[in-house]
Amino acid sequence: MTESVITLEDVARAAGVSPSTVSRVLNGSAKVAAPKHDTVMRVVRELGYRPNPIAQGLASGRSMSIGVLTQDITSPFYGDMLHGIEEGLYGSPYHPVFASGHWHVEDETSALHTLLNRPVDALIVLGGHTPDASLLALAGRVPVIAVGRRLHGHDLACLNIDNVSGAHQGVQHLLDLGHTHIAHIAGPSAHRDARDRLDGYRRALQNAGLPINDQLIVEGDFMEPSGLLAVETLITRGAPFTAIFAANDQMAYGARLALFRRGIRVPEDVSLVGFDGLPGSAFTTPPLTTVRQPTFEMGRAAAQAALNALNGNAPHLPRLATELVVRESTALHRARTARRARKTVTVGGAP
Amino acid sequence: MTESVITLEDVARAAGVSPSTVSRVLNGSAKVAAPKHDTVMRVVRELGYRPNPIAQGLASGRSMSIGVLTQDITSPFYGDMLHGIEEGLYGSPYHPVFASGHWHVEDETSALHTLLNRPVDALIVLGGHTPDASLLALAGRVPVIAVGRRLHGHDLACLNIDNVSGAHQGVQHLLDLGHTHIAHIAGPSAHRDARDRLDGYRRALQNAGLPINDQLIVEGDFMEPSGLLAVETLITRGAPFTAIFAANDQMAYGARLALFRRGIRVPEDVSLVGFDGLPGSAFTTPPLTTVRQPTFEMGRAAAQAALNALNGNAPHLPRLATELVVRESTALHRARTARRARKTVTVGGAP
DNA sequence: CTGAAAGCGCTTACAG
DNA sequence: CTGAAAGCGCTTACAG
Repeated sequence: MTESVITLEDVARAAGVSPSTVSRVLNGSAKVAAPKHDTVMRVVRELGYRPNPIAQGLASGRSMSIGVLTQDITSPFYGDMLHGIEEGLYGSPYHPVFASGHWHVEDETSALHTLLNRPVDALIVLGGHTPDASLLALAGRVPVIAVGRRLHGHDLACLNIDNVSGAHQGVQHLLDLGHTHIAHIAGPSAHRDARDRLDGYRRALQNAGLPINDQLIVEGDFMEPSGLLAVETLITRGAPFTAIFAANDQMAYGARLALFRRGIRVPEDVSLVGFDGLPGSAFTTPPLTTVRQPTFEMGRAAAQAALNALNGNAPHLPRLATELVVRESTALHRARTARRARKTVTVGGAP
Repeated sequence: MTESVITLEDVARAAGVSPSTVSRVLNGSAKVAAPKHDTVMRVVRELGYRPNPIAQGLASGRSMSIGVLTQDITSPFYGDMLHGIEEGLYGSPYHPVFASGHWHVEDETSALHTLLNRPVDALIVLGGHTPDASLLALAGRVPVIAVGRRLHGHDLACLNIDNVSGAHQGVQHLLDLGHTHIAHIAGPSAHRDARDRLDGYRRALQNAGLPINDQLIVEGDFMEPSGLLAVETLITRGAPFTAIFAANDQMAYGARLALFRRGIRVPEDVSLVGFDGLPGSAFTTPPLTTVRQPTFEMGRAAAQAALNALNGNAPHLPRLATELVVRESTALHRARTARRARKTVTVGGAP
């Protein structure tokens, strides 16, 4: 580890060329004679030279960093996306810089300013509530990629999963198991995603020719405690249900706990389906059936789109699909279980 | 939102002073006559001027960013610390820049280089396996704060909780409940924290005059699946136990699932204690009794120590303590439960 | 193909 | 107290 800082000039001197030439071979920004090219590379290696990104940034007007506006680095949901972004940027000269809005519009605005002010060369926005207009204005200055939120008039650079069909998938699974009284723990109605999932729930029921009972729909806030409260509300209301579709896994965890405290078994008494596919959902008791969002892939795709945009190409965001992950929190509706059990016995003969 | 970029010079021109003066009032680096000071401030406000950190960095030799070397931004454990770091830096002119080692020494080295290369003005290292020597060498160049790892000869800037006594706390809770056959799912022995917790487990048993049965100790890797496997191993070995102390919550989740699959009830048949106090542990079924680490506070303290060091003061890291959080995964050992139940009946009279 | 020069937007001795 | 000037370490037209 050489501790003294080596500059472009040191390299130039040692290689017997001008700083301009060194810069050119390093950036490949112009043809350099092969022999010179080689000595420069050799000297760079010998001296262990690493360009100073700050100086590069100032001179070139680029900071080599990509801002990521997230809500919460602690969240398992966003965390996975951040991981995907890191992965997507790996090997590129760009480095992600994160700033969190903590679900508060003011924090989000301040985080956005911090990022722009660094400055960043591109911006990846994960959800949040910054007004479309602000983001669109930014998009004129710097490439903006939006994930999990819509940006009217900027469709090319938005990555969204289909929440309606994702929710439909989850509810359909319950319908296929014979459930007809399916409750829904919705996300906050201010959330587009939450509204879409509620919509998917409704459509699945309608397609199955089932009525929609508003008594079976409770709004939560995407956090665990609200899932717990939702189940309490449901039970208080008294409308019978044999299955719950929660708009995200965290609320499903809360619901699971409420059921547990009441001695209501999952899935024997009530089937439970979540949404998101958090890593932890594979280790709840029982492991949670959920509609997985490809969060890691979403992050990676966003990073690649940002890189594309930075290279002057179209961002190109893929269409990513949700996936139903069937685990152990869902089971056949009892009536059908009974029927099947009887049938099995009949077929199998004895006891 | 003014879109054109405003520079120091623009402000100077509009205020009728030199750029030097503007810089001085902004940084408070020298006395400036009150009237000039005021006009400058007014112009800054009117124009919405924000200094370019890149240029500041190049000129001052500081980048105004603090590098945070973490293992995994996805991890609930580290995530909380990162959140604390964000909080601790909030309001200061410094911004955190994260880089992840993903538990691989090579990734960690590369992440470290990326950070130093930006460069960063200070470094916060969360755990990891970068050799002491490398970190110590760095500490000569830039303030280094280490959290969750030791750095010989750099004690002032290391923040560690007492893992031995934390583990002791957890096991003591089980002992207090009357358990005498307590299994331990240890972390990887290459981990100092894991060894310390194992040590705390042993001491608690010894202090209670209980033998240490190696058959009751299984090594995991701090991830959920290893907790599951550990329980299987324990059951296969056949040594009876009525309680488990897991070296972290994630392994406790895995253990819980293994128990669940076997139809072994928690806490009726087996009590379970974790370590870390992850947010999710309040919503497992049953909610997990655990030894909480003050992760958020640790992150915040590290950030403040970095800020202190940057201001030329001693880092000053507080001594943070673990805390036993008793929830519902632990219960009196059955023999005592029975005795107490009898007693209760006796005292209370009728059935 | 390559060097000398200007410039990115600041900070900070250096004079006064 | 304050301005003119140099300089941070690069990049990039501009000439040749």
